[in-house]
Amino acid sequence: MVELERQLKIIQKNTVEILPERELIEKLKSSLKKKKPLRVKYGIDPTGAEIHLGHTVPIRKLKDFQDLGHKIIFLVGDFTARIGDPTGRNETRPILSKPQIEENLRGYKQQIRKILNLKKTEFRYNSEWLAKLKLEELLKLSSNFTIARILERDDFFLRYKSGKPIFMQEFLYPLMQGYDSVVLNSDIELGATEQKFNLLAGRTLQEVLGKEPQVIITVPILEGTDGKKKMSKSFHNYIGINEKPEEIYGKLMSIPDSLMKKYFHLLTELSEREIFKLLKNPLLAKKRLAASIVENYYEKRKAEKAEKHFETIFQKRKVPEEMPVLQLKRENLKEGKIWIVRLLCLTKLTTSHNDARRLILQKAVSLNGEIITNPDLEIELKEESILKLGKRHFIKLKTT
RNA sequence: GGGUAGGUACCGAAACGGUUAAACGGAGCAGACUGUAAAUCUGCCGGCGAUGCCUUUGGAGGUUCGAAUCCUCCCCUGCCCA
Repeated sequence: MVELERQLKIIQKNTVEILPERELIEKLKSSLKKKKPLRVKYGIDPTGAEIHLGHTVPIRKLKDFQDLGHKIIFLVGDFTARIGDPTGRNETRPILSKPQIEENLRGYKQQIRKILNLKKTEFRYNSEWLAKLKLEELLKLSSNFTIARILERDDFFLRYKSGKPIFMQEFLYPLMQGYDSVVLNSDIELGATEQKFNLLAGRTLQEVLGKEPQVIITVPILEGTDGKKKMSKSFHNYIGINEKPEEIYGKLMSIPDSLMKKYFHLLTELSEREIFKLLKNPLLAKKRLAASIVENYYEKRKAEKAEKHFETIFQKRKVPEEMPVLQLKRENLKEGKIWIVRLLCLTKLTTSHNDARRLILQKAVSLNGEIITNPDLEIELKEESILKLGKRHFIKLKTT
C-alpha cells in the first residue's frame, strides 16, 4: 500500500470537501497499520441512464481509491429508486422490475469498466435490507432527524419556498441512503456536492447505531456543454461516454472556453503546468482536451480520427470521409424521383414533414453541395448522392 | 374536514367568450459572424403533399353561432384554518 502522505495527496485532488479530514487521516493510518483497505461507498440509481462525463467525476475519484488499494462498493439503489432522489426536480419514478434493473446494471457496468476494474469492485443492492426494514425500525431511524433539519437542504428549501410539492417519501430518502452506509460499514462515502446532506445522514446514523462514522468526500459538479447548468440528460447538455468518438470530440469542442480549465482538471490526467501552457491557445487547448477525453474511452487511433473528422467538417467545411449510408428502395421512388421533404423524413434527419420544410426554407439542406431552397422539389437521384443537413449531419444515399 | 388560489405547449409564464396553434422569456433548431466556441444579430419552434384542412390549454360532459376562457362532476397541487 501507498504511504499516507501520498495517499492523502491523491485523495485530496479535485475534491471540494473532506469531512472531517482528520478522521480520514486516522482511517488511512489504521488501514495501513492493519493492512486493511478502506470501504468506499458510492451510490447509483439503476435507472439505466447513460453515463456522461458529469458522472465520471466521482467515478474517476473512485478509481484513485481503487488504485490505492481500497475497496470500492457500488450501492445500487434499487429500493430507493422508487422514491427518486429529491435532488433536482424529479417526479415520482416508476417502479422498476427486477429484470429491468439487471439489464440497466449490465449497461452501467459495461460503461464504467472503461474507468474502473470491475473485478475489484463490489455491487450491493439496497433492497436487500431496505425491503425488510420494519416500520418500528424506520421510526427509530427517523427520530434522529427533524423536519427543520431536512428542510434546510437546499433543494427542499427552494421547492418549499416556491410552493412546489414535497412528498413525505422524499424526506425519507436521505435516511435510507444513510442507513445503507450503516449496513455496508462504509468508511468513506463519495458524492457530488449536491449529495452532501445525504452523505452526512450516513454519518449521523452510523454514529447513533454505534458504528464508526464514515468520512464524506464531495467532488465538484460538472457543468454541461452549455456551460451553465449541471451536466444532465434532461438539460440536453451532456456528453455520454458511450457516444461515438466524433460526437464526444465535437461536443467537447462546443463547450465555452471558460469551462476548459475545469474540464482539464476533472476529466484528464494533464498536469497543472501542462494545462496552464495549453490554455494560452484556446483552440489548440480545446482540441487537446477533446482528444484526451476521447482517448479515455477509445483507442488513440479513434481520437485522431475524430479530430480529423472535426477538422474536415467544421474547420474546412468539407464532406467527411465516412458517413451513414441509406439504401433507397425502389418503392420510394416515383419515376426515379423523390420529394425532398419525404426524403428527409426517410433519413430520419427530420422529425416531421413540417420540420423538413422549415429546414429547407432556412437553407439548412443541401444535396451534393447545392443548397435546396424549394420544399416542393422533386429530386432525381443519381446512384450515389450526399445529403447534408445543418453543419454536421451527412447521409450518403444510394439508389441501386 | 373547511376555506382559498391554481393546473396553458420541453420549462417558466400571458391571454380569462370572438383579429389565433395560443403574447413573452428560457431551452432547442437553422442561418449570418467565428476558433462548429462564447457573445451578438435574424428566422423557426403541433401535424398534414397544405394559400386550405386536422388535433391541442388537467380529465369527462354541458351552455353557445363560437370556449383555454362560462356551467357541472372528477383528478391533481400550493397556501390558510382545524
